[in-house]
Amino acid sequence: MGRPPCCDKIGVKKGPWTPEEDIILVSYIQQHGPGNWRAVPTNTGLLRCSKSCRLRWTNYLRPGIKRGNFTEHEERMIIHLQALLGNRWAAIASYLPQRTDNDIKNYWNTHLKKKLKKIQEGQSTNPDLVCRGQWERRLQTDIQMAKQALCEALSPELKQPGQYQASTYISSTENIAKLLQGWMGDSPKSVVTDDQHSHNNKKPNMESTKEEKNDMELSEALDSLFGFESFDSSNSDLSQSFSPDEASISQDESKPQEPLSLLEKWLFDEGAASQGKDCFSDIKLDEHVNLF
DNA sequence: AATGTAACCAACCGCCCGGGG
DNA sequence: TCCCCGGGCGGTTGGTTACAT
Repeated sequence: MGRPPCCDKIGVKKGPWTPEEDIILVSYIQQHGPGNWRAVPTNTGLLRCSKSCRLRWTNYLRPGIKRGNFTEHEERMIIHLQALLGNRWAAIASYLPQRTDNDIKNYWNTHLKKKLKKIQEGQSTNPDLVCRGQWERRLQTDIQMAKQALCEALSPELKQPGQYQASTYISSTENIAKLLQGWMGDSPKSVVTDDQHSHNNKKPNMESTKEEKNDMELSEALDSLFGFESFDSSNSDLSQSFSPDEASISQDESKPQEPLSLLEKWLFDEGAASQGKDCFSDIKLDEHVNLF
């Protein structure tokens, strides 16, 4: 009623994002912060649907995103969380703040699902055990979800939705530097087409040394271009010292996450209590026990 | 070298939910 | 109270690359 539509679908561009579009989007969000996606195409002149802008930001441009190989620790967390939460990728991603739900989903579908399938085939000789384990986990999840819902209902907002803190995303020019690779170069060879950009976006691990080499220069270039505060790429690497609390700090403000309360506490406590050490270093799940 | 297939991943699609008019 | 829209989410697709034959 009275509201303009998100996008009229006419003249809306689709397909891979170009570096130019990325820069426009990033610079806009740098000024206004994420949110109000409907206004983004209008205010920036981007021929993109608001959804597309949001996705591009959350899945690729958002700072603090780690791309490339998943560590064994991350794999275990995903497997554990998937067993507990099911395919609620956004919820799972909230426990892996450096990874996007899309990334986790892709990784699950392309890697972990196959692994688990193999494991389950190996266990098909004892279906009762598998069934029982799944049923128990489901029950546990349901109980915990109820607890969490109650907790959320009883506690006021832990976060300030309207508060935008530039430092939360300004702290990372790394991702943006990558997208700029080649685009800002002065040699003809470095001028990228859309296709090349698409290629650059993919396989970030390939030619990593070259990329790493360029990242610093590009980060500096971005600093001067957008006035980003100085960024130490090591800041984005939280995986070495990840803790649930950090997750809530570094989590994108545009992506509401479940409070890291009961469920998370339980997740970590459960492991710690049963193992007496890092719960994810030796996950106790019936069908996953021989996974690694 | 050419062709076929598998793997990967960015982006799109469609549904759902909550909020505003 | 109903309707519409924006935003969020999960599922799926399509393009590209890597690898095998």
